[in-house]
Amino acid sequence: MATVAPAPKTVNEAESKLLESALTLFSEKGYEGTSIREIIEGAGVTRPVLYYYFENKEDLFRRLVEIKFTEFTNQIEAIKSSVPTCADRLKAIIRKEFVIAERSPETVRLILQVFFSLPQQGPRLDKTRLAHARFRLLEDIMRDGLERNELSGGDAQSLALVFLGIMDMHIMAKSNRPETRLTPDLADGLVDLFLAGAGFREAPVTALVSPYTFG
Amino acid sequence: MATVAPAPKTVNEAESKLLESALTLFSEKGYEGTSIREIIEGAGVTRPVLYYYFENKEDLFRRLVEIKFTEFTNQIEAIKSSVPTCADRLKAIIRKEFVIAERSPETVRLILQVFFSLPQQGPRLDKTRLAHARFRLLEDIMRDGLERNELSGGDAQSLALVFLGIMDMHIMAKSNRPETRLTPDLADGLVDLFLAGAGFREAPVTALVSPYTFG
DNA sequence: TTGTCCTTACCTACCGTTAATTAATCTGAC
DNA sequence: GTCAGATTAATTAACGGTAGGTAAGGACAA
Repeated sequence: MATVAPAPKTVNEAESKLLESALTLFSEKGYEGTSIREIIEGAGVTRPVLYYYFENKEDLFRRLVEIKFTEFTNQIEAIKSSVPTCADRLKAIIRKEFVIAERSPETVRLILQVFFSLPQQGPRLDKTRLAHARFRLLEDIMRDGLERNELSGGDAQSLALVFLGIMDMHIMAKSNRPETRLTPDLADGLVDLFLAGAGFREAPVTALVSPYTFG
Repeated sequence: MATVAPAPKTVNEAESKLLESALTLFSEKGYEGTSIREIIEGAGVTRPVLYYYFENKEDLFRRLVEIKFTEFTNQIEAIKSSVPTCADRLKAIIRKEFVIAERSPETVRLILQVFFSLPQQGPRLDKTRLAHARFRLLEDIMRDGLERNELSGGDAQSLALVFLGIMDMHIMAKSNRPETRLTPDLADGLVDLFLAGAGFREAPVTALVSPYTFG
């Protein structure tokens, strides 16, 4: 046997397999609905291995959420500094989130699960901190838009909450009905609608077409 | 032959105590996070009593959701026939939902939990059917509004989804931060914003004030 | 006597977690 | 270079606890 270069020996292969398996399961069945036995089975390791790399189930969940959440927000935050106007920023953000939701729905489901979980559901982790981070970003953009007279109609927090509602509702819809397509066109249309409103006008700015058909 | 649900028998005290206790617990800790031991303790009955009135934990959850969901939608559906114009219908609906969310947050949390749960989370129940019923109502109203030239900007489904997003995001916000006040003014403001958009105009139609302060 | 409502006592399966131990790898004194 | 010793990584086998669920039967009204 020719000795090839020493196997990459990806540091902590077991650890990343565990994280991967945990992501799949937690994002489909939730925290309580997933057992440690399923996780280790999916990762192809034995149980004590999990306890070697993680303190316990909660620690595994928390670290997973932390990793995915950071990945997620880093991509979104990069947008603010590279795009100047409010409308374009909103479009860039919602397009980006749609791309992520299409490419790795598990990640998005995991994050939304944390945002929208019941008060006492899941492990103790600072949900507010995470939701806050995302909210603040939108709030800043809205405040900017208001100051530069690109927006009106409410304070920055209200506008941020409305926009998040529109965006998240669509991402949720995809999570429940994977055939839903979150296209860039849809993203732009939603921002246009957010800006122009749905009240009647002769020449509507936008003509959204629903991403899916119910029933 | 469809299995006909038995006529609403006289609900026994033990049965209603169980439903009440289950509502409290399920709406705070979720389905998997709640044990039947906690439920019976909260209801002040013994375990076999639960199994006397309900097939099992799943059955209890399903019947509870069915009851609360029907209560909920009945109140909302009444609005459509009693209010003529689109804008007023939307305002009436969101006001009503806000009132319900203020008065019985547990009910709302339970329902939203079903709508926004993970694909394999919780007991097998037809989430789509429930979500669908609510969605259809909004869709009908939007279609009506489009036909009567009270709305534009997209198809009925898109508008319904956007509106639901705005509304539900606020209800969720209250669920996570009970100090949030879902007032009639906020409700009206959200509809105005939905109709007029957040794009700048000299005299904004609405001037929303956020129902809470983050941090 | 029959059907309703509730009790005591118990079952099995699975949960998260751990002890005890071994295989593999690295370290440094000689 | 060799080899004791520490370190790291994984194993087997079980722990106590709790989960959902049940068998068998008693009290009591119709």
